[in-house]
Order: sequence, then structure tokens, then C-alpha cells
Amino acid sequence: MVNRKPSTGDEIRQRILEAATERFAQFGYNKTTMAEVARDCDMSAANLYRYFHNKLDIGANLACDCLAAKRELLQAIVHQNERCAAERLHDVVLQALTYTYEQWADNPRMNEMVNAICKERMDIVEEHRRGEHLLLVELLEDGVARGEFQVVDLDDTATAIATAITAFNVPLLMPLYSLGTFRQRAESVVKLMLNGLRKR
Amino acid sequence: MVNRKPSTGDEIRQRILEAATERFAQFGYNKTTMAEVARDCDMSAANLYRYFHNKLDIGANLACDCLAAKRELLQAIVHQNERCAAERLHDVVLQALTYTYEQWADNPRMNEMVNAICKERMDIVEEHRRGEHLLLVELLEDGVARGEFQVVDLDDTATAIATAITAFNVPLLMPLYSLGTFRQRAESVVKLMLNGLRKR
DNA sequence: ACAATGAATATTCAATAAAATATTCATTGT
DNA sequence: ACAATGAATATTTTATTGAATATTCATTGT
Repeated sequence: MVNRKPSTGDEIRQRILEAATERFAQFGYNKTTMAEVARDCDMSAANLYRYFHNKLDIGANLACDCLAAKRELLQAIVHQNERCAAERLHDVVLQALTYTYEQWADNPRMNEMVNAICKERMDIVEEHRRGEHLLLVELLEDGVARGEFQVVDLDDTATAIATAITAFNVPLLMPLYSLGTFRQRAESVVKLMLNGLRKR
Repeated sequence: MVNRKPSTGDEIRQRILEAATERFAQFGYNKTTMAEVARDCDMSAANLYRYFHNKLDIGANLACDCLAAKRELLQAIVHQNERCAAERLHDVVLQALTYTYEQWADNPRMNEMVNAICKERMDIVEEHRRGEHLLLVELLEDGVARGEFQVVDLDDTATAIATAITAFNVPLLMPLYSLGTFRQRAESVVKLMLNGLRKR
């Protein structure tokens, strides 16, 4: 059998996503046309629909990746097992804030896209929320195992933490204050939460 | 000197605000015209400008009143000195949430107005924020005085609390979950915060 | 002088049509 | 049969313009 060059479906999907990322990041979701993305992939616009249900579906995939990237960043912190849980919680919150803020400030086009997508696809936000919840539970569990934290209900506490740091995870709120101001508030919130978590 | 009937400037301002409230609440800020408000006050539209800089200025005054009403509600709770500080903090958070949610759900027109105004007049939001901060400081002080709470930095802690309950005070987030879901989260957040505040 | 107004002007809104774009589908090539 | 396309259709933006509304101002009445 001859070594077939033709790409597999998944490879093509990937190629489309890359082309779309490029365009969306540079010109924004709305200003990018299916025809342009198709041209970048040397195919017709119609053919895109063999790989994605529609434009929103392409955006949804990218938004997922974006949110997943954020979670991976946080996960990396959670997994720094040589550090104490309190410090890791602190860093998770500050890192989340920094990521949200810089995404909003430095990459407004990509941010616009994620917003547009999330408005139509609550399920994606919800999945992200679940992912973050699991990360928090993991961190809390570890903190308890090490005797650092005292936690009655892991899920409940993780929910409380996630809710309490909402202000640092909503791009819409970023224009309200400077990153410096947000950082101070994040420090204050972390301090308060740790007071409630520490074993004594 | 004859007993002058003609109203004072402040009375007329008040009359205008009342007429505007009525209209805004029933038909919304955008759908209400200056001419209509003027007619309700038996005066010409032009004359409104002797009392308010412009339409937004009228809205700003009402938005202020709206936010002040919320603060008064919370203040009433804070001042229930016969109850312990922890319970009052709990009620303040839950009451704030309930107010935000019901305002959003039951009075969308008034809410639309407050949003429109606040977008243009950040100073109003900022003043509200300062007012709430003072309420929290007052409550914390009282909690400390009673030996219920242990607080190192009152301002810092008040900021932390205010930030942690952001999710319950932003009308824009209300469509995300049901009031029931929000209530559970509020309970969780309060529990976590109180853990960090209580003296032991 | 002051309070108020009607008429003039500036701004915003809403309805429409034109153009651009998303999406579908019958057909083509392999 | 499958991958891909161009052309047809549906939907969404954009531009335009007339109408509605906000705002100003010269004038009127007190």
C-alpha cells in the first residue's frame, strides 16, 4: 500500500483551528470571515462545514483551548507539591487574576471572542467552572492531608473559594480597576480565606 | 409680606425626580422623553434644564437614591445591635444578594437605568462602594468590640469581604444562576469568611 | 433680574435597503 | 462512496436617511 499523503480528518481540523486562531487573534472573531479562514487552509468555505458545524463551533473550540490553558497554568501551581498548600492557594488566586487581566489588556480581540462564545455556550463556561472546582478540591485535600488546613466539607469550601474570587475571573470587571488595585484586593481576600482554612 | 406659594428650587427638583422615577420605572430610561417628564410636571422641556444639567443627570440622581436605599437596608441590619455580629454579617450578605437579584428580576427597567448611568458615572459606583465599605468596617469594629471577631486590619478585612461578595452585587452576573444557587454560594462564602474572622 | 417658554439646532433612534457574509446543497472529480 | 467545490440561499452587518428626541438660546412675561 502506498504511503498516503492525504491528511486525516483530525489533522485538517487542527489546521483549520490554527488558521482561525491566527485570524481571530489579529482581526477579531467578528471581522474574520469563513472565506478568509478557508483561503488560509487552501480550501473552499463550504468545505469548512465538513469539519465544523459552523463559525461559532470553531470559536467554541478555541475558547475551550483558551480556558483549558488557564486551568493548566493553575494546575501547574497546584502540583508544586514541595510548597505548602497556603502558598499555592495564594499563587493560584494571583495567577488567575494576572491571567484574566492580561488577557483582557493585551489580547482584547481574543478576549472579545471568548466573551462572544461564552454568551452562546454557557456549557463551556460551566465545564471550565467544574475544572477549576476540581483543582481547588485537589489543593484543599492536599492541604488537609498535610495537616495545614482544616476543612469540613471539601466541595462546599471549594465552591466558597471559587465564588469569593469571582471578581478576579470575570474579564468584564477588569476595566474597573488597575492590576495593582486588583492585586491588593486579591492579597486581602487570600489572607481572609486562609485565616478560615488554617488548622490551629 | 404675602405667604408665597411658588415652590423653592429644591422642591421643584424633587418634583421632577418623582415624575422621572415614575416614568423610568414604568417605561424605562431610554423610552422616557424629557418632554414627557416635563408634561408630568406642567412645565416645558426646556425648563427641566434649569434644574438638571441633562437627562443623564436626572438618571444619576435616581441611581444614587437607588444605591442609597440598598445601603440603608444593609445599614438597618448592621445596626441590629442585639444580634451577634456573625449573624448580622450573614444577613448583610444574603440581603445584598436578594436585593441585587430581585432588582434584576422584578424591576428590569429600573435596573437597566442604573446600569446605563453607572457606565457613564463611575463616580457614583465608587461612592456606593465607599459607603458599603464603611458599613462593613462598622460591623467588624462592633464584632471586635464584643470579642466575637479578631481582626488585624479593619480596612483591609472590609475590602476583602466586599471583594469576596462581588458575585452577589453585580446585576450582570444574576442571569448566570438561580436565586437558590446564589443563596447556597452565599452561605458557603459567609461560612468561610466567618471561619477566618472568629476569635478562638 | 428671574422663571419659563417656543422655536432652532444638535444628537440619537429606527426603519430600510444594499452589501457582505454564513450556511446549504446539488454537482463534480477521484 | 468520499472529499471538495461553486453556485444558491439565508442570515447578519452596514450605510442611509427620515423621524424622534435632547439640548440650547433668544425672547416673553412677571
